[in-house]
Amino acid sequence: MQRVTIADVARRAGVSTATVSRALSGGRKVSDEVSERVHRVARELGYAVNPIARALRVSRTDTVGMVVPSIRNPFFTALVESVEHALGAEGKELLLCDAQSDPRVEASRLEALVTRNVDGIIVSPCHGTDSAPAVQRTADRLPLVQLDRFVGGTSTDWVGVDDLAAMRAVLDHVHAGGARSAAYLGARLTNSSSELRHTGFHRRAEELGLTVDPQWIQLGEYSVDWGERAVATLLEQGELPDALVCADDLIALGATRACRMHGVPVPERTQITGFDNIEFTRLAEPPLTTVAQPTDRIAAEAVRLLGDAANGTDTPRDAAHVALVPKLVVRSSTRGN
Amino acid sequence: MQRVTIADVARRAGVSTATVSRALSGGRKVSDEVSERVHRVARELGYAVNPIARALRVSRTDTVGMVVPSIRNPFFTALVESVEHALGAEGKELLLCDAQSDPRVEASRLEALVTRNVDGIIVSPCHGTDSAPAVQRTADRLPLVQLDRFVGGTSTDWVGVDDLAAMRAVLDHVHAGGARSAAYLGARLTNSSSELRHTGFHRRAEELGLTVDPQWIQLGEYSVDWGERAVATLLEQGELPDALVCADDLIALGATRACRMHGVPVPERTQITGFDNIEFTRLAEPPLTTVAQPTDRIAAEAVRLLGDAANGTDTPRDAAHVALVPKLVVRSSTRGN
DNA sequence: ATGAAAGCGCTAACAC
DNA sequence: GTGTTAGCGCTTTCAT
Repeated sequence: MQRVTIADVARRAGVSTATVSRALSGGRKVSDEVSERVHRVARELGYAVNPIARALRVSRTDTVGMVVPSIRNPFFTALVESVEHALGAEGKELLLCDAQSDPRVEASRLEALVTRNVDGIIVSPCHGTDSAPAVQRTADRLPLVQLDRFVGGTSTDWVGVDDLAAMRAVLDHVHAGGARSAAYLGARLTNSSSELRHTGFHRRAEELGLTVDPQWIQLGEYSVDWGERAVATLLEQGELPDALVCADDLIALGATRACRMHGVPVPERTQITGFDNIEFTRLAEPPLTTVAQPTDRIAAEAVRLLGDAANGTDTPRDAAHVALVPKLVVRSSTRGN
Repeated sequence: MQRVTIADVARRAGVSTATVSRALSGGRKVSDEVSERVHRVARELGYAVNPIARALRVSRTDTVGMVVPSIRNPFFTALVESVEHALGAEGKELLLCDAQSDPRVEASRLEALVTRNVDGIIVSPCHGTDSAPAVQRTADRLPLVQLDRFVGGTSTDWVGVDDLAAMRAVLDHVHAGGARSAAYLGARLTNSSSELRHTGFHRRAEELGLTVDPQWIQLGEYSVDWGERAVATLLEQGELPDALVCADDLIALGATRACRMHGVPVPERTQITGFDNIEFTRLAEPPLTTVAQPTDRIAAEAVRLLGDAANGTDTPRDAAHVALVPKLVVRSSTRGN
């Protein structure tokens, strides 16, 4: 398949290739008449710019790379979808990579993206410390924004939600629903959101005077299985607290299931909350109260930051930390309000 | 950031750029001694090939484009993940596009991928007829394989599961579980899998002598909401049949929920089956019997076909249709076996 | 086995 | 306002 090049158009329109280039993409330095002729000829010939050649020339690919810990996690899927849409609105493409929750895979994917001359990278690092070197090294070479989570010791843009505020809202809600004691079912503190949610839980629980038995702090991983096991452990230890505050929806889904299997009525005996508002929280029995992350806004901000960094002066401006305010979605797994 | 080019390596190694290129990637026409020196220098300088420049030269990008109807649907997410992994194993990258279930968006994304010189395209067309022109036009210009669904009137490679065999397995199973009548909750017949599953249902139901009231055939869309509404409609019409065979898991999840809300015991009063084996079928109450699609195999086959088409002689070989055998996953929403 | 040189398609100086 | 030309970084003849 022979592709139509700019030279073909130039020949047919009786102008130089430079004029064609200017007429089709460049600044306004072409007479209306010529411009119109060029456009017409281009259309007739079915000309389309060759992005590879353009990229080689201007070193810009109109492509953004994204690396997520696991595309399997519905929250990241939602994030990917939002980013894809935000990018599409700007005529940019998305190069998607799955880190398989492994910092080494993540590092190699980041390297591949740099090599490919993407214009910027959006990454949700899988580990708070192990991911740091690769993220920093990448950020030194390209515009990069971290999404949702961020690694320690780096200074890149970040956009996500205010985890502390979210936990405050969650605890206030279950407290209003009558809870006087609470457990926290979370993930090991290997990344920023895990830490912040954990911190936020303790801080607000103390302020509200909730009872928090150290045994009720269960840190594992973001999975349904872990949620189930955590509840089983709690039950073996004795009475359940009035609320099970979970660090994400997967854990909450698991906890809900465990309660149902052990005959613990939710929310009568204990309230359960999740985090992320993934689609299937609606379908749980009972439907889950959770924290909605504004993925579209997060994605839009990230894309905007990437653009700023690319167009900005080369003077490295301060890193932006954009914390959006999450919204509590109240369903029937809690009694508040 | 100055990138190291092949010229830098050549200079430092005291050879020509051609030799560097040959030593690093080309055929074996370099003496061991020189080759070794080049490799060493390249490593020292941190040289990495510029894929843009190479692509311009060889018109191959080592990038595959993928277009899915909706990345929100967990089944397609699983497919994307599988494709991403299969590609990663070959050092290829994935350019992901979401068609937003709109054939026009789909067409524009396909066009964008062609323009970007991807080496091949993997597409699960959103519509059986409306998607056809764009898919065909794309396939005329690039290696293309359709996944899961295929559009009518085209002759491109396709890989998916044997929908008829799947439906046979499903019906045999609920029949073994005592069902003597069955409903089909599906999607409007706008794409191939919808049609085939529908056909497969009717064909086997007849062979088994199952009662199928025309009112029990409910065609809507692949969503939880539709599953709920379909069951509501069935209930308004009268007694439920012994089995509710659903065209995908989302519908089945909705149906299960509706049954729970209306106090219909599953599987005692009616059995329910899904299709795809998305992760959340495990979490339903009761956990759903469904058909597992071998997404990893599907993806591997697709990537292989793409490679064949790219390397193959230019003689257009016959289109390959690879139908993999799906597996029935029995859980507690049915009584068979 | 190695080097010189052409050129993939495009854009940005630089002339006029 | 428009044309000429150099060159982005690489691979690949064609010589040697």
